[in-house]
Amino acid sequence: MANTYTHPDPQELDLISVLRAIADPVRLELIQHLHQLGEANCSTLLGSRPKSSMSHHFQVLRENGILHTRIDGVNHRNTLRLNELEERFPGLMNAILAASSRGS
Amino acid sequence: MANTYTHPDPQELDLISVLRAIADPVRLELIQHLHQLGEANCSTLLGSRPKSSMSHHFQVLRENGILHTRIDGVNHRNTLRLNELEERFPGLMNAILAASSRGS
DNA sequence: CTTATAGTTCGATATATATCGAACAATTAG
DNA sequence: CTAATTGTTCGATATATATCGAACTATAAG
Repeated sequence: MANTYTHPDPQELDLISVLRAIADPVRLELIQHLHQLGEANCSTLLGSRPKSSMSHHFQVLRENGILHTRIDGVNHRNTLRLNELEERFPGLMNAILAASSRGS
Repeated sequence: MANTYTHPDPQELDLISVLRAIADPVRLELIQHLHQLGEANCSTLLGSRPKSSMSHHFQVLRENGILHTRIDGVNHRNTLRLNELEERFPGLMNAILAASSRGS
C-alpha cells in the first residue's frame, strides 16, 4: 500500500467524468454524508456494504477529483474537494448538494 | 408511431437519473447544441452518427426530463426543459451549461 | 513477534448501456 | 398510389462498471 494517493488537479477535471462519478446512488450518499461530517474514514461510511465495494467507490470519487484522501496511520480520512470543484465547475456542487439534501 | 410523447413532470425527476443522462459525451454535446439553437430536430444534430443511435440518446434525454419533443408533421422538434429543470434542481443546468461551454 | 484493524487488490459474475444495421411507421410531396 | 424524408423499434454485440468474497498490505497495539 502506497502511503499517499495522487489527486488530480482542478484544471484537469473532466465534467463528464465528474458527473458520472456523482451519478451513482452509493456515491451520492457518500458525498452527502461527507458533506455533513466534513471528514470521515471509509469504515465510518460503510453501512452494511462490504469494504471492497466501498473502496471501489472511494477510488472513483478520488480519481475523478470529488474527494481528497489523507492517510493518517491506519485510517484514510476523506474530505470533499469543494473549493477545487467550485473553482473548476462553479455552482455545480452547490446545486447537487442542495438538490440531494432535499430528497433526491 | 404514436403522435405524441409523454414527458415526466418536474417533481418526479430523479437527480441521479438526470445526472446519468447528462454524463455522456454524445448527449452533453446534444444539450449544448440544443441550448445554442433553442430548438432542433433530430437530423439537424445527427453529425455522422446513425439515426438509431441518436434516437436512443434523444429518448434517454426525454425520459429523464432533460428535453421536450414536439411532433410537427414529420419533424420532431426538441427543446431543453430549462425552466422545469431549474424548478426541480436550481442552478444545476446553469452550472453544467457554463462548464461545458467553456470547454468540457 | 502476534494480533487486530483499516483499507486495497484481485478475480469472477452480473447488469447496464452504447453502438449500429435493418426493418418498420408516419407524414408529406408528386 | 408511389417515393422521399424523418424518426422509431428490434436484435445483436461490445464495453463499462457495480458487486462481493478472499487474499493481501500497512499500521498500531499488546
